[in-house]
Amino acid sequence: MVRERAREGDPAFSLRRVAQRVGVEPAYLSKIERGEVPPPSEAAIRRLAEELEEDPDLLLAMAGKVSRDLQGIIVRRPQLFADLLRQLKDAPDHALLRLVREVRDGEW
Amino acid sequence: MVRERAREGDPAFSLRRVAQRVGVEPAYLSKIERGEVPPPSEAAIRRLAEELEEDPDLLLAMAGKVSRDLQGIIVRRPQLFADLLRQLKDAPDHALLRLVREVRDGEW
DNA sequence: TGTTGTGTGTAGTAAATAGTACACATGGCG
DNA sequence: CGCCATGTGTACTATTTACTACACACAACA
Repeated sequence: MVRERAREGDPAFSLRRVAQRVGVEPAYLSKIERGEVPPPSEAAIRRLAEELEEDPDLLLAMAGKVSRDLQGIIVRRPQLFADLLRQLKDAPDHALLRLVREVRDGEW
Repeated sequence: MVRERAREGDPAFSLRRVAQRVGVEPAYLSKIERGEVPPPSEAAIRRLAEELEEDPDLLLAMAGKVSRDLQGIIVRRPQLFADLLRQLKDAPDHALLRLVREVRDGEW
């Protein structure tokens, strides 16, 4: 999927070695990378992300999925978060980034 | 599930009639209401919500699900929205409400 | 009293999900 | 040349999801 092209050439990151460390069949990982099969489970994606030192949320998003814990946050207060997300849907990145910072720093 | 107890007694909202309008088997709807089966598909929940004039996001949340469109919003910019949501996870309702209003009114 | 409507129990199933198992072709290297 | 590791094609499968189909028991009411 994103078996770091940066790490291309490093035999420790060959498809087979990664597949084994992640705990899936090499043939399956091959198909995942080429999008020949539907994306794997959240658990498998997480193990892959850890192995490749990639952001799990990013890999999950590439698979069209949203982390279970984020879903849990929304599910607890669906209307509030639904409103918020739909309102921010088309906000530019820099505005979102600023909002995240402001919320973190409690300036609001 | 929530076949409005308000509408209890109205024969147009009997389990069978609702089930037919929603397009599922009565027996299935019965089990859904009693939580005897895992929650139905997002599509079925939406049809049910419309029929009962309930908020789809709320019914979906009761089923432990998050609307596909909200997932799409997150998937497009996973890191930003993941950060934002995790930061707001434990914020009190009134703070979230205020934030939603401020974003809506462009005061930020 | 029989028929009509109500909710529910049991059994079964088509399709999707999440993979495994094994064989195969290719390229480098000692 | 023989071997080894690479990635990939084909075939199969267990489990879960999302239901349907039908039968049953009960209550009211005409």
